[in-house]
Amino acid sequence: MQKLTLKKIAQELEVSISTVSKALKDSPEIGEDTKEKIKAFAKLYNYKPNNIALSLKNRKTRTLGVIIPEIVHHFFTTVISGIEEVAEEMGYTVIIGLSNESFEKEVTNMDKLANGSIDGFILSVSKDTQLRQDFHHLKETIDQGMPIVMFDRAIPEIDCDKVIVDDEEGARKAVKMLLENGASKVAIITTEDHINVGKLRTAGYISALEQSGVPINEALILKLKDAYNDEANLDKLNQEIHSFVLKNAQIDAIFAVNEKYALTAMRAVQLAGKSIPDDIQVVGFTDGVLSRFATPALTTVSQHGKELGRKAARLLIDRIEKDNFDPPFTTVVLETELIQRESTR
Amino acid sequence: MQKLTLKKIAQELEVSISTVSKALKDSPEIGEDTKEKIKAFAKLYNYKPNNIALSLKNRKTRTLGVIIPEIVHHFFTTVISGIEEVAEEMGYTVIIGLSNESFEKEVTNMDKLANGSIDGFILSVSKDTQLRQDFHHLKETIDQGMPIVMFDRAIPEIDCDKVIVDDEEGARKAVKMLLENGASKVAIITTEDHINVGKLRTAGYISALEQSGVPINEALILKLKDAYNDEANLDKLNQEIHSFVLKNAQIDAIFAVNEKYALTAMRAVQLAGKSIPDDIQVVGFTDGVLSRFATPALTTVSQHGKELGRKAARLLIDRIEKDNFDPPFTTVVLETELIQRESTR
DNA sequence: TTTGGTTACGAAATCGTTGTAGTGTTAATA
DNA sequence: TATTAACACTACAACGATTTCGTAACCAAA
Repeated sequence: MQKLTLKKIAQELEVSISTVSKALKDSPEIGEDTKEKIKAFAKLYNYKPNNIALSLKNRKTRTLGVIIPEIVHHFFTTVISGIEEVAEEMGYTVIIGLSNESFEKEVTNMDKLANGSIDGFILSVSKDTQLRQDFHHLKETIDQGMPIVMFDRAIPEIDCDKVIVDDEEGARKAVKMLLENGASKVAIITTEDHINVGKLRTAGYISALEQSGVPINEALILKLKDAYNDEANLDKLNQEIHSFVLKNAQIDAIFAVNEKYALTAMRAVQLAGKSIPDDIQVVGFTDGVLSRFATPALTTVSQHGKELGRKAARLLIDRIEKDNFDPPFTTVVLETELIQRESTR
Repeated sequence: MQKLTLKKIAQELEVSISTVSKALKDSPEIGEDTKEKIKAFAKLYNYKPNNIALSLKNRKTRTLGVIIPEIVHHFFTTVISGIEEVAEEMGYTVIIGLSNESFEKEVTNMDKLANGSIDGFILSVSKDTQLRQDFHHLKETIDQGMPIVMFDRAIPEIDCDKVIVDDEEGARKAVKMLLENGASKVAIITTEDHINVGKLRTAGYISALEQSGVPINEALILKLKDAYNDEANLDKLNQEIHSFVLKNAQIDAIFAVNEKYALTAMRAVQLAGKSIPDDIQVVGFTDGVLSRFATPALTTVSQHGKELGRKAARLLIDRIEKDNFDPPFTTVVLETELIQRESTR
């Protein structure tokens, strides 16, 4: 049985297409008995209007395009689940595009979706894009009247709605707690500075130390190359972190800018025969499964990913439905939350 | 600047719409200089054909609908990444629908996408659907000429392409290895039987024991209620597993049907003062981040999620492009791989 | 001059839907 | 009896693209 269309119903019942359309919309123009007949037929054969035709007619797709760097990633999936929740609520569909942290893929993916498939974007730019500082694709889509909401990894130069995490403050809170718990040699394991969130978290670490009058010791700052995040280079990552921990025996606390770094550090510490949290306290960033199931369970800075996704989706849908794509744009800053578990005192 | 259409180009250059269309497709019907002019204009103003219009015309969307029970889930995202890879390669887009393990949401999500938005489904049914044994929505979409590829949680009663994991064999391999390593009291932590994969893994456990001549001891089989998988009931899950471990002091190996159960069991074992793998070996199922970052790193049965996604996408795209929605259907069974890490001897 | 064949383009149908603007019939009003 | 209004429906254009068919203009061969 092929898909039912208005045309087929019209032929079957020997009325015009318009009559069928109006009858199904319960228009007063159509006589009661005709309406009944058409509705019954439609129901019986389970007629559902064709979305594509509607999208073309209305020039609205009720679809949101979400572009993320990676999908096998706890934080991003949490955000998606928030987006999906609101989208579902408001009758929208979600298309996912993956950039795989590549600028090219980000551009082609956006280009593809921008041609009528969606009503707006929710996106977190790839590392590659941050590195190249090439944002022409973002500017162009906005210029073409397509609204964008950026999240987490936002670009200051681009004028659009944004939902970001207060990374700096989150890091500051974490490091201050470490200090208050009696630590004085707090190390940080972070990324290179071109990764925006890494930079911000590093800034939070430094400002926490400064505000507490603790001198900054460059030796306690480990900036890991981005390439080490590949599955293939896991060994290298391990090595770097292990030797960092061994070299700096005075460390009494570690702040890591993600779960992976934190867990690897915990391992290194334990292998070095020190106990967590008694000898060394550890805090991570991002509240994922790793933190919860680590031994000891990792104290971490939660980013409220789901709430972030919800906010982003609401902002975007609001713009779409109000047909308002002009400034002013909002930037929502979500506060982080320090989740105390067993890796701190 | 609004989106450019063929019509606008035609008006601007004072030719007909057909001429523009043909010129851009480099049709020999159009004169060289006219073609040049039109192409230059289109390029300058970055014309891209409207996907929705094309979809309507061709009655093909080049879009795949993926319905999964959950997105914050390592296995499913791995599968998606595989699907996405092939989709990208073949010029397809991916729409994600989440069922949240609910039958209702599965049905409404599928209904929504089935109305012209996609060319076919790749899906893993919700637990709720498995429990209710109500598959009318699957039958109906197939009847309407929409191809479906099921993965992982497949329904035997539904005739369509399937890509599944050899859960039983995977479990058998894991348990046999435990036995070969000298274990004799192997416990299993599994789900209730209405969860298909749980059931299969339990069957594998039992068959491994039988084939090795080890008597089955019902006391060593822990079936956990599905409700315990909720974040909210994490305590209850912990409790159940901990008391199971304590109650059965004779256990010398544990096979858990997922990472969460495995990690929780590891914790319970360690808290009980026993060492892994010396006193008790532990094996999990699903090769996620948890296994890799656990201490000790968890030996696990990998399902090759990415490959599964790739296979599923290829099967679906093949059907779509060959316009062949009829039997025979294929069932691809993916072999699992035992990844030896530190939690076994 | 007539016929035929290129060349270079345009008109119109189509995909499935919606909404506006008719249209034919009947009944009520002036 | 002529006008008008209400009713119940249909025709048509539009959304943006493709594609088949048609045709005007030109040149060459008969």
